[in-house]
Amino acid sequence: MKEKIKESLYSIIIDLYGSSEFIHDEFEISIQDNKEKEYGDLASNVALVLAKPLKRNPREIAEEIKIKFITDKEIVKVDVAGPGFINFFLSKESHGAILKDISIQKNNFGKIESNNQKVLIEYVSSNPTGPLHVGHGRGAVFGSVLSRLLKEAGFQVDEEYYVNDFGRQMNILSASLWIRYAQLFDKNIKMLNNGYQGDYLIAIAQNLKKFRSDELYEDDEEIKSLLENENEDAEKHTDEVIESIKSKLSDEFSYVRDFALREILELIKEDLLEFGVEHNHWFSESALYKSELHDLSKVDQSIEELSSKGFVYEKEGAIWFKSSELGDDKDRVLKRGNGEFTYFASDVAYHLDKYDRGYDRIINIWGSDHHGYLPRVKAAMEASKKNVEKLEVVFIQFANLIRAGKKVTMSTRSGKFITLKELIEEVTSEAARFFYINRKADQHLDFDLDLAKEQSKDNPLYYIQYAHARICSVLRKSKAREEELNTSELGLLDSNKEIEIQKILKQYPPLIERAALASEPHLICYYLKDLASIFHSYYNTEKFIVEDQKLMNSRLFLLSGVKQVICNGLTILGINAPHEM
RNA sequence: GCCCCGUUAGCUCAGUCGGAUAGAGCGCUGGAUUCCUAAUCCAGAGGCCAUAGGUUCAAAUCCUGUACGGGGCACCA
Repeated sequence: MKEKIKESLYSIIIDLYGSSEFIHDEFEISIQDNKEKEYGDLASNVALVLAKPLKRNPREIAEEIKIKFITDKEIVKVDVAGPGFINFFLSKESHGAILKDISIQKNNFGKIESNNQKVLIEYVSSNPTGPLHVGHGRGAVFGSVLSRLLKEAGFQVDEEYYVNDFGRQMNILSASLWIRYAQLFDKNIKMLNNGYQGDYLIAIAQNLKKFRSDELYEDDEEIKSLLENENEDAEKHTDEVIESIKSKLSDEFSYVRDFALREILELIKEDLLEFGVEHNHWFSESALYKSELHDLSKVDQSIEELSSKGFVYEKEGAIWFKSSELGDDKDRVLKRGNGEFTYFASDVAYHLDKYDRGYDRIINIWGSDHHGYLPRVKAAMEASKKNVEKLEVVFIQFANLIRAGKKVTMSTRSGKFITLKELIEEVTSEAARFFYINRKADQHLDFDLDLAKEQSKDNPLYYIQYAHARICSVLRKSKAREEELNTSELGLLDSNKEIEIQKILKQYPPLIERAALASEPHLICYYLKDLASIFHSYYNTEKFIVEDQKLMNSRLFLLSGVKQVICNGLTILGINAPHEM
């Protein structure tokens, strides 16, 4: 309908003012939906835009255009109002077209045809040193919903988890696991202070014992006393412990590490699956350091790449990247003085690898505390002559959990954080998803645990699901068959509420497109709340199961459309639309 | 010090490409149920869109300054 009006307006304007130089192919006519019904259904500001170049009064221009505009069965009236808006009034029947679209397209209503673009979304990527906690929840849901949304919008999406299975933290994890394992044989062994304290490692140690019995343990006074005697320098002490365990276990140390990694990834995958999050790619950081035969590893290659472009130098024994020349605050170390690569070096290689895989869009979901990290990654891509535009990073703000009106405090250091699993068990996976995605990503979020569990209209998810269940109930009671609902009498849907519902349904496809392009899935939540709200209101003013068959038919057809759109929206959020509650 | 993000009703927040009289929920006040799920609905009160300029026919929306709040600035990951 908007397109149709645009075309008409365009030809009228060419006709009237075509000789003017500023009317050309790029001239954009915008048509907006009207909020106030007295202004009609749609409006164009074209006369206001033309006023300046034509040096004429906008109302006069609007009047000229209005006279030329030919009304028909759908557009029944054209009017000029305010400073020079041209308002269009649609016939009552014309609103019903959307219901027919929905009934034909069903689950595909809102879906956009494939655009043949490939997009990579990397998210969660939590360190594989322990189970996911609530801090990871928001990013997990965001990535998951954005993936679904982009698929809906015609993209081909890969969802990737980057596993940081390289470097010092893996050694700390291995040492922590081994100590837990050793404690199964000797309770007097002290846990490493800087180690991973969580109970999950005790469970994993018990598994390790099942596989290897006591093969990896023998009484060792040296390690025991080392653990007893903490050094003032905690970091140094940690390294000493790692070294002594490493030399004790020699080749078996990597077995312990792989065991820990495998078990923890298993935990993470289980939790994610429970949360409706499923990555189809798992990318290992350590793979970036493997080299085949005489080839360089990916990390070496990427440093080589930066070097060949003249962005690498050596200073004080370390290898640096000249990121300051490409928009970063300062230069960054790629390889430390002690010969170890930095995390950044991995990330350069990782991102170059993402580019090599031929994606049209590369999206990273990062915690907002990483925002200072982006300039150096972009600098590295720019230095490697990659198209930096392709790389998008969405920063996710922290979420506070609120219980009984108070912030739930957590501290990572003591290991006393609430795990994602516990959150899901408390409020259900669906409520957790909804509450996490209900807010713009870059805004702080207060997650009200009590509200998420509440079964009333105050809980927005409940409210939306209830609308769906209510419609299902009406359709059941009416004994109507949805597929047989007649589409010929839609002019009967002429009350204010009925027309408003149809207008809101019409907004769904453009909403999906906008949410996808702007990476703003929270818009779906707000839309669904609006749709549920107008439905509940309608429900209280009108009866649907009535004597008049044609009227009943039309109203049920409308409800069926609402039901379908709620279902489609909830599906993108990864939430079930219940048939009864 | 530098860099991000924010500031909209008492509270929590939406606000599309800049459009006509700025929206919702909670809370507050008052109402609706012989009837398809009251797990709901209706009505009322409540606003200097932080602040000062600028751009524009038109600014909560775009630009600049200021104030306040949150976060970030490693040879950590």
